Amino acid sequence: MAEHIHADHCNTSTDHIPCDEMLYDLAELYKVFGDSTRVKILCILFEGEMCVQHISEMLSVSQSAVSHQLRILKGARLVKYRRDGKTVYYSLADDHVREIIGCGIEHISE
Amino acid sequence: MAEHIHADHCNTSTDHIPCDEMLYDLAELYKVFGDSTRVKILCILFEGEMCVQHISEMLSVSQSAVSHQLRILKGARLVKYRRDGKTVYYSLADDHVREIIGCGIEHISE
DNA sequence: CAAACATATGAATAACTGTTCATACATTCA
DNA sequence: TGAATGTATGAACAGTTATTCATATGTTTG
Repeated sequence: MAEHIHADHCNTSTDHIPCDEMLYDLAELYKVFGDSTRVKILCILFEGEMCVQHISEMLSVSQSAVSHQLRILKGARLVKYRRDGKTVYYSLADDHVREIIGCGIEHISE
Repeated sequence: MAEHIHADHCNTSTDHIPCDEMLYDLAELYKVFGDSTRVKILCILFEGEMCVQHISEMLSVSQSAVSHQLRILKGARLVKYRRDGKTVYYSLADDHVREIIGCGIEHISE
């Protein structure tokens, strides 16, 4: 999976068919949401920032696995982090995550 | 990938953390968007209904591959179809697809 | 500095996914 | 009915992915 998703190209309007490269990037973005562990991490971060260890405990997923997934979420610019001593706190990068997840929930909730 | 995504459970509000089963379904939904061939098919259907052969030609992807992907899109209730003689026309199931793709484009277009 | 703790990361592995190929199914038309 | 056309599908294969394990990096404290 691509580590970084850039978008300095093509039209951004949804009124036209997006170009190939944008659609590729789009698929890469959705791939990130296409794993339940990552979606769970994102939803946990809805509540606010959280350190790796806590996320790991809340999900009953190993610290290593969480760390690997956080790296992917970082790569997609969906989360940001700050270090405080030994601890690293992660939080949502912006409100897009909520919107995207909200869109999806609307669909499956019909 | 799950063939059918149901959502007759849990809260549908985005104000609360969705339950595990819903997050699993959500990830399954985003997995569908997480492939550029499928995203391209969906974007082609933005313009209106289209038969398998035409989709195949527009994407330079084999008829078989398109058909396989359409099956997945059908399973996720993202597309619908109607048969007219030998030809099967596919179209978007509803406007959620546009919204979801629009959300994603917003994110990568920053 | 050494020990303890929190996190990150590379390698290995098992499971999953998308395409291809061959072929089946469905429909029309001669 | 048989040939032609459009679509669907099962099996196989190559490529990808998420987790685990071992270990490295970074930080604090004694």
